Amino acid sequence: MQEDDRQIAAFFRALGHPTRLMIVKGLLEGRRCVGEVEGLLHISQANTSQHLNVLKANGIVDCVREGSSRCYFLKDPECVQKILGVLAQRKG
Amino acid sequence: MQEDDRQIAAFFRALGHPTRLMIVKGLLEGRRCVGEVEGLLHISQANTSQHLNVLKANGIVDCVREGSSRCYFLKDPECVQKILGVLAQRKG
DNA sequence: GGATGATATAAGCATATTAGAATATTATTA
DNA sequence: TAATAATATTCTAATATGCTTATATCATCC
Repeated sequence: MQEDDRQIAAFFRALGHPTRLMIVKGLLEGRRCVGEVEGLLHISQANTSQHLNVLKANGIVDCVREGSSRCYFLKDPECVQKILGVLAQRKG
Repeated sequence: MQEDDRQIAAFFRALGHPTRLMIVKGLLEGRRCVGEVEGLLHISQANTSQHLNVLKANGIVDCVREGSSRCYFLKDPECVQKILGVLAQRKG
């Protein structure tokens, strides 16, 4: 088993949670700070932070400090966009 | 949260295990019966069957009887191929 | 119909994930 | 520097996953 494959599986697993998928879809529209994500999805602050951390640990998002808050963004939005595009038109 | 999104998350989750990713990559080359998958990945028969079942439950593979064995195949190989292609060239 | 080969299912245990509550950290502002 | 806002971390309980062992099912061949 190649390391690449492990990373790919990790990528899938990270996106394999409804909440995280929603976060990623939200980030397709632009960077968002934690509070914004929280408000968008109506989940707790801690849980938001935890999910963002999973996405970050798996190389899907990254963040920058912006004043007192932290902005999260997709590291490779085109990649995500393409994959979701393919999935959108897959046959059931 | 749309039902579509749940299905997409489920798709990701199903592929989010190294063994299942390997199974799917194997099936890209053609249909395989359970015993073949088992031999290819060096995992137990029961475990092979279980993983195949997860993939089937999430609409990624299907199977047909072929004599005394069962052949599994990707329901939408192009879709899988495209997604793996995108991932292969994503920036770390 | 009984034996055998191929696969599926069930039970049980270990480990991982998830979410909530509480607390800690870090940066800004007064 | 104290207070506050924003986010992260820790702890915990509940639930889900993954794997092994054992057993069941189903088709084929004699």
